[in-house]
Amino acid sequence: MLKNPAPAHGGGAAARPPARSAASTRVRTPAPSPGNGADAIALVQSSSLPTLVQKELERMILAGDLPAGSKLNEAAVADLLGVSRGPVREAFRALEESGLVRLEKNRGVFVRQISVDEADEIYEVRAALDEFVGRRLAQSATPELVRELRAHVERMEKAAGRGDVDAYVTANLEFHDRLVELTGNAKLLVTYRRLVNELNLYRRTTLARSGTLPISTGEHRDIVDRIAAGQVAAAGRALYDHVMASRERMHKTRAGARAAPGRPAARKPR
Amino acid sequence: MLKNPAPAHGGGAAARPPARSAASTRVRTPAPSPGNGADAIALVQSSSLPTLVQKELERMILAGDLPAGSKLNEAAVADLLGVSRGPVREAFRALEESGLVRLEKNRGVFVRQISVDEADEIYEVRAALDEFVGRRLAQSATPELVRELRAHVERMEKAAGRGDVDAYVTANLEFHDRLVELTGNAKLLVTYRRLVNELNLYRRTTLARSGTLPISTGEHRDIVDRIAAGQVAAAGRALYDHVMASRERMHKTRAGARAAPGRPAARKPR
DNA sequence: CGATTGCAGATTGTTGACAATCTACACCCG
DNA sequence: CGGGTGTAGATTGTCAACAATCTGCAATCG
Repeated sequence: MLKNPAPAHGGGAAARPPARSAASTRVRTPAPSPGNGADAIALVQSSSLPTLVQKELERMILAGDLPAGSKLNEAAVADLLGVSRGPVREAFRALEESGLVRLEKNRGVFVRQISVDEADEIYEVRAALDEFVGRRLAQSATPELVRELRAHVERMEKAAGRGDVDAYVTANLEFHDRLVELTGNAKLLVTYRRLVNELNLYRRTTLARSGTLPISTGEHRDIVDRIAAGQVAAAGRALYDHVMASRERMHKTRAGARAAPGRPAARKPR
Repeated sequence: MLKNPAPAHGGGAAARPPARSAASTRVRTPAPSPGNGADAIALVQSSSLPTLVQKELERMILAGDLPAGSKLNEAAVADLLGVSRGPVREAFRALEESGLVRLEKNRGVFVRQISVDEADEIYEVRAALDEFVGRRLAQSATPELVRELRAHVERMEKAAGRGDVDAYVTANLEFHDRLVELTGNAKLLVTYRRLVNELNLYRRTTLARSGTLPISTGEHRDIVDRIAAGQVAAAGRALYDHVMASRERMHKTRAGARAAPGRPAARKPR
């Protein structure tokens, strides 16, 4: 039923030209900077309604506005974003291929729920990629690269020190994302991000807000040290082990939070 | 002006309804097996028009019926498959996300062309994954698994021996795909297949039919030997090196085919 | 009283039509 | 004769309506 900010104030939502300011979560045209002529052209050329809907839904899913397992109603989404159902359906197809939603014929689309087994698999794939990342970076490490990474680690430690869970999680994601980005391999980056997106889906599902926060700044420090020292194999192993250790921490946290709030479960499989 | 390198012969693929056997290239209902009641139900439930169109287009692209760079016309594809444009557009969105086509707003969709640089990147990612595959299989190798792999290698050698390029390429793809499948990690498998699909796209683009065939059965034999012996690190390294060597062979082949028979290249003004 | 069957409402699947944009060709002007 | 411009055709983007399917409730029957 799409139980977020309800678009109950439907009324004239269909008449779109005049009431543009009324609807709240519309697909906002991201053209805040004023005098950018050529830039705006490139943006309009690349942005179609389906693409914008896709981006917006992806943002909502990853932000947790749309909890895993919730149903996405075509008409509701279309109404909410001020478009018709066509572009919404196209966005759904893209999101399914990217692994964020699941389509059931004649039943609807649902935000995907990642099982423990699948999260395990993803962690393994991610570990394999990250090992490569570690080796690659250890080969091409420069002083400024190392300096940037150390700054990242420090930020994480600061956040962990003051118990700021959100800041720590964010910094952690950024640190690892930056590592992959620094390899300069764009394909590796998109592959990695796709996996991490699904992993985030899983994290939100289970340990929605388990108080415990698995800190692993020591491992991060070790990773950067190996990279800085140019120890190729060791850097790769450090990252591999770190990811696999994160997997274990996930298991621990999950086992602890098992008796947590009773979620309405999902639909019954048949 | 972004001139499209599409083949000059009338926009490539889509619009040729008459030559085909009647309108029979429709989305074929894939119900070849007869009296399977429950099976047919599951099939109907999972198959929607967009899904079938997507599968069919994917098949055509990977089979080479739709050469890289060619334009896909919505109406023509819809007509060819006997559906309306809606499902075709949804299939295009999914194919874009899977990396097989490229969407240009108001211009159309094109079968993607992989550049050498991008193929290089993909090879690297694939090598990282395959190293993990090698290690994993070396840990869990059983006699029957080894026997199956040896049969694969033999099939490849047979094909290579009689110069059957197509058979060799197919067997090679199957061998590597089977390796990944045997790890039992479904996520790894889909990640791997996505990369290989794009790689095939590249191969078709450049060495369309370069006579030379890079044979590497020796490496394959070595890989299986390491797995059979349970040499974890060595098996991983063998697969990593094999993929990276394939990358080099690709470069060689490409460089060799460069001065080859007249590619249209850049057309000069008359 | 419980289970089954039929019906009504809602949601998804698909289609055809309309509007916006791009491409190509002919025309006109210097 | 070359370059720029305007228009016609084709193609894509978006939408609203129709058809098929599913879900839930209620009435009926054993």
